[in-house]
Amino acid sequence: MHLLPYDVNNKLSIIRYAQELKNQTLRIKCQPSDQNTKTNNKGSFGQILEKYYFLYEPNSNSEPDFIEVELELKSSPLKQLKKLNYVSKERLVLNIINYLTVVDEDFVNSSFWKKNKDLLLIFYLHESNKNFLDYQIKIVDEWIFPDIDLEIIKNDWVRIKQKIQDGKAHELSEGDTLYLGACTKGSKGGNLRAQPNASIQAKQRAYSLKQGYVNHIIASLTHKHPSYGKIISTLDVAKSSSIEEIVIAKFQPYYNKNITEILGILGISINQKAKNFYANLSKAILGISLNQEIEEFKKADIVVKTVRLKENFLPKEDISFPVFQYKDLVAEKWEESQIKDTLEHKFLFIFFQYEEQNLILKKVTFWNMPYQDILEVKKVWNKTKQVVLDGKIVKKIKINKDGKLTRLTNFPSKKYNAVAHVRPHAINASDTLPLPVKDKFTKSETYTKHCFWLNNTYVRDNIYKA
DNA sequence: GCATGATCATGC
DNA sequence: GCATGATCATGC
Repeated sequence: MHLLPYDVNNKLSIIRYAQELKNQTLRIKCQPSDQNTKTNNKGSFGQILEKYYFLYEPNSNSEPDFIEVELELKSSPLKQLKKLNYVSKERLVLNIINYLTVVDEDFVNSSFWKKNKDLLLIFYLHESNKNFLDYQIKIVDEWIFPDIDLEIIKNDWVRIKQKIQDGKAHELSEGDTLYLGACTKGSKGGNLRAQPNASIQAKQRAYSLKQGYVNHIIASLTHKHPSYGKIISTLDVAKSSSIEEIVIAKFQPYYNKNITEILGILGISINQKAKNFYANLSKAILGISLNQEIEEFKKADIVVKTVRLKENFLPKEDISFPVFQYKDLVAEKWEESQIKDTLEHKFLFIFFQYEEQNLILKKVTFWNMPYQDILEVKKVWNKTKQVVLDGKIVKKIKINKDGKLTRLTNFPSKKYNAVAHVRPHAINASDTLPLPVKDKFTKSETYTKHCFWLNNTYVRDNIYKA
């Protein structure tokens, strides 16, 4: 046993030693002489950090890395937005969930809590053109969960455990929970594990902190907090009810009232033409100032969607998602795909309905996509990928009466799948992105921007009606 | 009346 | 200039 440059029995000495890494790189601060420094694997940074800076062998123990002081070391990548403004590049992945044993745990003696109640976080700036040894280390600090966050995290942990207890480990989704998620872990998400109350094997998953929550940690540690407004302001409230219950209770008094009436009751006037009108209306109802972000929504990566229903309850429009890059789409695996990631978020739907000329608030509902439906979207994603790879986007071109051209495509339509479809989402037909394979019909190397859409019938039957 | 392709508008 | 929410147009 060689002498360590820090005292394993003294947490402060470990943190101080860690903080010497600030504004340095692994190449400068340690002398790795290992063949795995050549590979730029996801885990490489953490392994070299442990082995050549903290001088212990990387392990997968269920105990925290610095067991004497119960401190767990985690390193994680940042990306830079504007000057000096860092956000997390991804979720922070913690320990793997053992489906067989978690069902016998309580939160306080859970593997999650034992390992992660006190974190030593090392954030480095990820730059794709660099070797990981040359990443700049930007933030080194201890993180202990604030009590008010911890109530939500406990709640999340209980939800994850409950789903496993119900024999639904294979149906877990990050969208099930708010701050603490169950994210897939393992090569291509393909690793399978046994679960206690069902014979079907489940994908291996780990506890993880949502990207939005990690952004909150980063902002806290760097004192660069955006202006936040809280929905849950005291620990008492956090203990007695969930965020979802509180939000719904705040909206309920306005059900079946039209927008003018709601604004009247709130005693505010906001520009109804503004693009952020619905976001502002929601903030006003939740009691948050317009210039503030909703803290809990940001931390939980909640996606808010406003839907206007026609009088027959069918949403007037389908729901769009971000445009995809054709080249990225064909290169990605389903498990790491952009659309799966988006659909594993938690959503807040705000439903209005047209009555005469007025829009009436009908209801709000938190929702995340059930596992079976995510598998349906996988079919749509697969088909889309195949069409692009085959260079068979355009099926035929029609000439309209006015001489304009309409291109019929092979992309999966509403008829192809009951959950989602693929449609243009562009300024016009000449607003395009490069194709990985030239389209056989048009001979073009680009095509109009497209994205995935949720079918309005799906929204009506599975989100509004449900 | 709806599905599909196409386009508009606004805020950052 | 782009991302995103919103809307239009046409033909079946």
